Amino acid sequence: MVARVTVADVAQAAGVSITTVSHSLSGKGRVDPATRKRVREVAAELGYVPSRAARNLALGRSDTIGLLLPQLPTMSLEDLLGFDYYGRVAVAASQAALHHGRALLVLPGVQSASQLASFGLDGLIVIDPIVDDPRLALLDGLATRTVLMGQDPRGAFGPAVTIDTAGSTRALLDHCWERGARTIGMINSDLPWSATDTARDSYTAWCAERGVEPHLAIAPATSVQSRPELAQVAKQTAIDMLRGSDRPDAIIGMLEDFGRGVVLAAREVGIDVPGDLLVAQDIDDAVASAGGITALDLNVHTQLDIALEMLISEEPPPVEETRLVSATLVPRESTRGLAR
Amino acid sequence: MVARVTVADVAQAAGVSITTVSHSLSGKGRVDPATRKRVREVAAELGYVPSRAARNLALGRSDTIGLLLPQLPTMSLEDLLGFDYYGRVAVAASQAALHHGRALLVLPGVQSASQLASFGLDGLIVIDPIVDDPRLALLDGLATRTVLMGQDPRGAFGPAVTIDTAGSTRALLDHCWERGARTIGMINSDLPWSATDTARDSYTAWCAERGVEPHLAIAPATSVQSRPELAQVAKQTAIDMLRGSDRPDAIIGMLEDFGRGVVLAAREVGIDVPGDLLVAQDIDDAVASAGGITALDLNVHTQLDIALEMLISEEPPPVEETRLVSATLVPRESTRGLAR
DNA sequence: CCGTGGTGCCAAATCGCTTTGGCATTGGTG
DNA sequence: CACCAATGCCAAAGCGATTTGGCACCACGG
Repeated sequence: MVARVTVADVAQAAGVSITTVSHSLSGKGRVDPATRKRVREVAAELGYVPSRAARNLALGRSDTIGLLLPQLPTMSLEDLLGFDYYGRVAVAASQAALHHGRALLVLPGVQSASQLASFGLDGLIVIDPIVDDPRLALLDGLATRTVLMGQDPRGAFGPAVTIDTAGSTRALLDHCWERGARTIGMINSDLPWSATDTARDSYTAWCAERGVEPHLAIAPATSVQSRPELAQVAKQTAIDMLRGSDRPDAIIGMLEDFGRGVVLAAREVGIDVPGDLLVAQDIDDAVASAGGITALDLNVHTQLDIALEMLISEEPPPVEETRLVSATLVPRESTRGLAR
Repeated sequence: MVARVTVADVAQAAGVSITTVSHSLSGKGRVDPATRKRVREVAAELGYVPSRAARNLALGRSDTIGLLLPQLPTMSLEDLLGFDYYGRVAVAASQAALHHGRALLVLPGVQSASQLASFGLDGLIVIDPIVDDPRLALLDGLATRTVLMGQDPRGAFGPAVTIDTAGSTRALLDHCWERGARTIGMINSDLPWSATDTARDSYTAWCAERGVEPHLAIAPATSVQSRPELAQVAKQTAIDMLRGSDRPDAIIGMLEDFGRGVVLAAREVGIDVPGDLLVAQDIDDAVASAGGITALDLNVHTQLDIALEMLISEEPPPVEETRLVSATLVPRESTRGLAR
């Protein structure tokens, strides 16, 4: 085992005090440039690297960003990470943090503000608050700078970065419309995001504007424990919709794998995609891509880059600052066009 | 901001010394059970949560597990995380760590052993060492307990958990054989894992046993910067193989998305899968799943569960302990069977 | 020649926790 | 009754950094 090299070691080797070492390395105090140079050389030679723990304790910082994933009542954190979207969020957050020289800490379930404070985080990213999210209450007294990623059910509570859900939903609907669909159904989830409601509202508003009848169905995603089941619940819901009278000529799925579920449903019912039915999905991922399903790329990386910038910038972002990121529509086979 | 509650606060409130508070909470020293109970109550009431930084400094532990991703010469860490497999590894590592009450730190590029030591990690998971991996040298003097995940090019260097590559490869080959293939090609990568070589060797050995001619091609994955290109390079390589004389009636791809690349190649060349050609892939993921491609589930979660157990167990695992995890074959449409 | 201001350096306090070693007090034993 | 061991508690010394406040020393101007 390599004995840890401390400031004291460097100080002794360089023949100066601990203070001077610290000042030399940080560039802070008054130190003769020559001394400074020498101390730095000695430190480098000894392979000195400051201890994180000590530094954290002294400074109250940690060069670490925390990621607080949603805590759904119906699903464990571990299960949640099994979802493609959250997995990608975690990865993108790591990348963004690394990019800024910070490490990323995927936080375990958090109970109290003080527990959260105990990590000594530089910044905190809170993902997708749900309605009445207990996590939001924790943040109130927290000194840690925080950015919300996702739509805040309470309105503009604090700095946030989020997808323009209303706009994105419309983009999806417009796309189907352009490809010839006139009766567009929506399969929404029952997850308690406020974005769920926003999507629903934009949908009904859009339908009203176009003067078409909305076909809204809710797939019970809260009953789902793991990802593979998502497509199944969507499929069931879609089958009902497709077998109903006045079946839509396009369906958009508002959750991961819902598009695939619709495609499976169509196959079962004997409806051709995209000949008889256009299918699109709210969240793009590898499955949608491989399945040729049109979807929205939520630009997770962009969102997290912005989040990190807000966390790290000198000036704390104003409380009411919400940065909107627009989703990118990725057209694929599933909305190529109706047969007639 | 909530003022931090410290041991001193609890001590004062409970009318005891700091030592007694610490002992009461940790259950370590000699403390009257009644006192212990009272201190605990007071602590709970005050919402006391020990400071991580202070605790880390005093104990030299951090309740944090580090994840050291491979550092390929041709690709940045961030790009690497864009690969489905490594993304899943990162997520599974988080989950496993959370499961044991630890946090997971995705480490930035690491230069020196002392830098690595500075994190004060409880344990370190080193992923997929490459041949002549500079990271391995760093580990030699490191006090942090380490587990390797992936095949060690140097042999049994230290505790490791890895997929039984030789066995898995054979399982894949046997599966195609059972489904009627007699000339099975392999598209391997040129990534400098030693598992790459192991796969190749098992392949040629298997072919020799069966008395069939090997068809081995190398797709230049080192030239790839990001995931979408993987399928492309595999496709090119597969096209050459399919257009060659004596074309194989099955092809197994030994890297993420290689199976999909082969399917695309077959489509381009006008060969039906699985009627004229069976396709299987070494690593299962959502794309393979959605594309109906038979693949090996590498049981990433199992691997990381084992890795964490090795890191956390009382007894440090013996240096030469290598835990083999076998991959699970997931048969899908792409190997249903040849037409004749 | 003395006061003034700037410069280079350092001793010691601090962050919040763990842990060692020792000091009373108690109860049991010879 | 004196002695010993066990018990309950605490003061203080760490962990390894940062930072405050102050001490010499020097040069300069009055």
